[in-house]
Amino acid sequence: MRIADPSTNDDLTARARIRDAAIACFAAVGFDATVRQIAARAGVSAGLITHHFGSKDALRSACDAEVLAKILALKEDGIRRPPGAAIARIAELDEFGATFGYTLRSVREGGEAGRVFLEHMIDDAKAYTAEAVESGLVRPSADPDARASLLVTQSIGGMLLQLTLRGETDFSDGAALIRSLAESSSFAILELYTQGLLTDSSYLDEFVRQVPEAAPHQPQGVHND
Amino acid sequence: MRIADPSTNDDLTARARIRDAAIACFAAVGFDATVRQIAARAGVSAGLITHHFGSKDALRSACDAEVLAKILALKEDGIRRPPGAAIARIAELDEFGATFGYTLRSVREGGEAGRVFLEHMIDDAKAYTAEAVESGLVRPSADPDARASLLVTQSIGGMLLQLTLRGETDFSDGAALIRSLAESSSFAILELYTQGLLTDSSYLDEFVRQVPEAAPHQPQGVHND
DNA sequence: GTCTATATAATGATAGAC
DNA sequence: GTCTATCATTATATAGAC
Repeated sequence: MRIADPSTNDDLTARARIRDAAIACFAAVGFDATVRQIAARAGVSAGLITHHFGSKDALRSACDAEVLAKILALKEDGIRRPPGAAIARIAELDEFGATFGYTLRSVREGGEAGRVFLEHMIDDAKAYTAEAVESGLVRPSADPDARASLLVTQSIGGMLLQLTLRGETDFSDGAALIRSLAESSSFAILELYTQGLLTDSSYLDEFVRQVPEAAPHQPQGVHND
Repeated sequence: MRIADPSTNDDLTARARIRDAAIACFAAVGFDATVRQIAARAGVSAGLITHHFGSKDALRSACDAEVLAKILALKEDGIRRPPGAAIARIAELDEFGATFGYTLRSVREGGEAGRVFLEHMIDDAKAYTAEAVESGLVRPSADPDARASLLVTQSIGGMLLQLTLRGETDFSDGAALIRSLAESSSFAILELYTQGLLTDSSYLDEFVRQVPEAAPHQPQGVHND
């Protein structure tokens, strides 16, 4: 049995076809997609999957590795955009197909793979927001790391729950999902991020007074109106 | 087979014990908890569960109904607090035990039950934010309904993903989950909601100019600095 | 490498005794 | 009402033919 090596590009092999079919299946119907479903989609027999991967779990791991490799490749292409753009970029590229949907499922499932994907997104967000603060687009934070973590988890988590609200169950076309969500939620998001929610800083001030250890430095960046 | 009637309070019956054990099990290990696991927790045999509920799906529905009934009871007790307090209230009450964890799981799973729970939370948020705008605590929005939906999905979704980040898999003690999350994220949330994220409204202005139909009214409530 | 056929394990549901 | 024992189904994993 070969080891999963996501850097090889000799695709079109049956092994790669099975792996890609699995990613598509998992994104479309969830991780309880059966080996037979995946086999049907790949145009092979169920037995061949076990032959190549050993077990369904190992197949899943190979999918995780492949998806993570695509994410890392995207990171390294050096393009820089405002916060959130990493996600948008993944979805924009229709060639990514089910990759983004697969990450959504992983993150929603809540296991180890999802945690890894989230941490990569948060790392990206830290870099993006730091740049955006530098360039004056984004307000400084007293705890930039915590804010980046919050922005990513709220954005992705909110995305998932908006999909639930509209009864969306098929995540295989990530680009379509993003476009649909962007159409209906962009205004509220921009409004919230532009004007904030609370009218004054009394809640924040009181919180800092009551739980001073939760505010990493004195929150100098905070001055509202 | 009796119909699930969450209004009856003749608990302590085996049926009610099974149902409560199921809610706890589902919250603790997820909805793929087996009938035998639930039976063990309830201190009965697996066969008795089928005898009382007919099927695992029907048991699940009874749990949904029970949890929803508790949420509705909470709504009707008339207490009014700032946005987000409904959730905090559920978790504060330790007697609610696994109820909040069960709703978290339902919402994360993404099915019909989760959608219903979310919609109730959003309805609450609409009322709360409207009052808070009235009293001057919260800024007005050009699309209050969309904002309420966004706030709830981002808050709950963000909560779920923060739990994933810290490897939390047991949702049976909802109060503990909330307390833990509140300790580590409150500052960033308050900061974001107080000061916003973007320094000026150019993104929002441009968005409204480019996609005017996405902004329900002219966004008068938006004036930042 | 690939397939078909089969073994095995887990789970939900059933039947009948008490 | 409750239990034990059993059935039926489904899914993964194996074995061996081609």
